[in-house]
Amino acid sequence: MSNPPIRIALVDDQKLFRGGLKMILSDRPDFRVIFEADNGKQFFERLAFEPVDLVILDVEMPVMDGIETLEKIRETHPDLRVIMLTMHDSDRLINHLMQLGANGFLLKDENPEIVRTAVERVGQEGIFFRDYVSKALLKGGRQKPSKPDGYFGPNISEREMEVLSLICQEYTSKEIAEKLYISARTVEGHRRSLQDKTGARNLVGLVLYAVKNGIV
Amino acid sequence: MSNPPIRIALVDDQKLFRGGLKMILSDRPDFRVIFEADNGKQFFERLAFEPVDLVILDVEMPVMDGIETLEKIRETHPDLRVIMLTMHDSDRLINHLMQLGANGFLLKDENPEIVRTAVERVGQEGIFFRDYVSKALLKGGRQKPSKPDGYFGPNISEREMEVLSLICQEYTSKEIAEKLYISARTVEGHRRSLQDKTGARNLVGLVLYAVKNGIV
DNA sequence: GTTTCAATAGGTAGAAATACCTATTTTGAG
DNA sequence: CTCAAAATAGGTATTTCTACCTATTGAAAC
Repeated sequence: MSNPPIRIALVDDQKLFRGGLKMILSDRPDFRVIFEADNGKQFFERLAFEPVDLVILDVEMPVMDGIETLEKIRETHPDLRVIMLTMHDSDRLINHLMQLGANGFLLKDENPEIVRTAVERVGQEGIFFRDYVSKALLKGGRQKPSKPDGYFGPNISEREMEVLSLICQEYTSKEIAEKLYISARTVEGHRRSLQDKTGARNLVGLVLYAVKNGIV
Repeated sequence: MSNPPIRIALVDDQKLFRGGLKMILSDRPDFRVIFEADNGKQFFERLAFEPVDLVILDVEMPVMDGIETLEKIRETHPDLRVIMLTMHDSDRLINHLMQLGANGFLLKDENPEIVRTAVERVGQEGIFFRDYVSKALLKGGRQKPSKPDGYFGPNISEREMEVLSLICQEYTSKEIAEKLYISARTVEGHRRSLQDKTGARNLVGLVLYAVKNGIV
């Protein structure tokens, strides 16, 4: 099969790692790395003149991170295939990326052969999953905290339970927002309604409520 | 016994109540109300020209409250007798006032006869106690929260326990400071050392620690 | 189909908490 | 007496939380 090679862009701020990736992919005649970029912003600048079929996108980047870039790609280039790369194996992150329309997900410590397979599959079939990805998707991306049995307090929504649970893990609103991929303002909104519902004066009251009702 | 009458000053911002007090005391020929004042500031202005033997001082006042006034009296007029008046029967408050050198303590809903007795006793013996005062002093002014049995965590001082306990009652640092009659900065200091000792990131962690260790 | 609610998120302000300092006084142990 | 710890409290700066708003979207209920 002498299909045209898959045109690839590599986006990662770690130049050494990017170099390694390029080496791995250059082995294959059916892959062609068209360009590299340090971040999402640079990527879009080059994409305008050098079209690619697939982009390998690092999640953690300064300036314009992988998530932001993925969102923008899905708005402007719905057919572009995207494989997300990250150091951290988080169910929540995997779920979020897939929801945003990623075509594949890889950990940075994966071995080279898997990377090649991923590119090949995403190029051909449009999707590539490792076992941990399907597990993450099965779990719905997270172990959602739920109301304990015999709970008779005010009606607390699932999302609020999730926020409450994270509050009790000593996270600030900003940190919770990052974990749930929502705005800190939204977290504050959930907190506000939790305080209203439970009658707590402040965070302390909320934590005590959670403890009393077996939520933590 | 034809001793000279006890010269009295009344300091209370509630003019009606002050009037009532004056009526009660005017019954007795051995009492003489020299002047009245709305607050501690006014009191000191008049005291300079009209010396008195005893002052009945309301705790709750704007401008310069009873506590502040009592402190200043003890600095500048050590022999002046002071009877403190308040609406609230708080062991903590009673203890604090006595520690600051009050000669007597009365609740505002006390009956007139008790007020007269109090003035007489303080005038003659320099002190007047009701039963609730001695009870408050016996209890050390408060029910100090203490470390529960079988506690093996880091060494938390009594004062810190007290602060921790109040934190878990949803009080802010400022409110705790008011309750304990110390500066909010001091409360913050205690909180800081509590967080250091327990490894808590924030208030939430501190509350969880308290819960885990049976302190609340 | 409209209404209601949950989730989302932004603006503005002010209060509270946190992170660094320093410093004095008191108290108990050695 | 001396030393260490605890309690006290102030300064300054930054972050977080809280309290008010408004507004849009999607899903469920009626």
